[in-house]
Amino acid sequence: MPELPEVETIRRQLKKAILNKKITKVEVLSKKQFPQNPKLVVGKIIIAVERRAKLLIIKLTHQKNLIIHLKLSGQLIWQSNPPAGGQKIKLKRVIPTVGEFLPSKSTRVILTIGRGKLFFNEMRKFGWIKLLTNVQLDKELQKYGIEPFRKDFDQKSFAKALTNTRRPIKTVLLDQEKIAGIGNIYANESLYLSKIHPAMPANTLNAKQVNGLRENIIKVLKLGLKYGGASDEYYIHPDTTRGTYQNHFSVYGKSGESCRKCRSIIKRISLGGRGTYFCPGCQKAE
DNA sequence: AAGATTGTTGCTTA
DNA sequence: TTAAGCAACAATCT
Repeated sequence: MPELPEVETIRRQLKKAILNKKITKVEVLSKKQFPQNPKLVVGKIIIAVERRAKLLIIKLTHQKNLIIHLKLSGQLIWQSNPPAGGQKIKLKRVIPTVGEFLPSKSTRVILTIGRGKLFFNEMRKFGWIKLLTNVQLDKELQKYGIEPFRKDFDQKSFAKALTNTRRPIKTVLLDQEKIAGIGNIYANESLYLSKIHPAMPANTLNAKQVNGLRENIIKVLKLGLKYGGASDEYYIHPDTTRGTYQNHFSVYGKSGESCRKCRSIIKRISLGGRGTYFCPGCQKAE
């Protein structure tokens, strides 16, 4: 699933492809994924490509912003030289859930930008693209918590985010209003590195654990970025290549395998209704 | 074939 | 009053 490193990787690639280009056509194949009037975007020029939390923000002229949430299975695929006319685009390689041609059965929106086309695919129809004014965008972004790569993600602010809640630390890490951009993969991996049991109530972590976890969150997110994100399931880059962080997981999706540090068997439990992976040997509940 | 899975929202419960 | 728990969403896999 696209989390901070995955969305950031897409942002960097996409920026190179579409910055300063004009949107000339918007094709909405699934209204739920693009509820607003697509005509409001046509003719606008892309002046910035930004990210906040797991949101991709495409800033346009006339104070308009396209906000994209990829949710569980969203993909953004860029084709710089699509064939003229309406025929399907044949891809160089077969991509899982996409197949060999674009648009595919999971394509929900197609943006024509300059000479290229940007395909928004989302198999499950949870993801969306919204059009917001600058004022609406500011308001929307306010509800998100600390951005892990910013300087203000320090020990003090992180400790504050963890007080006053007895929820499991793993659940709090996934709470976008507390910390922005962490999903299931990076929550599990950062807790493993920190030797903290995922079910520990957040307000029972001591200062050393809080700071260790903070440092390891930054560490795993940077590692994810280094490998171009985790193409564990549906995530791919705009150029259709895959990230490789999935080859470096310590616990995520590894129940039944042995821990690389202590040889204990990785366990899977459910917290907040979500799959949670940890090493019972390394991650003790105190 | 019913149930689990997944991130987020919005409703219900405590 | 507010935190916490959970159904719902869509599609796929088991």
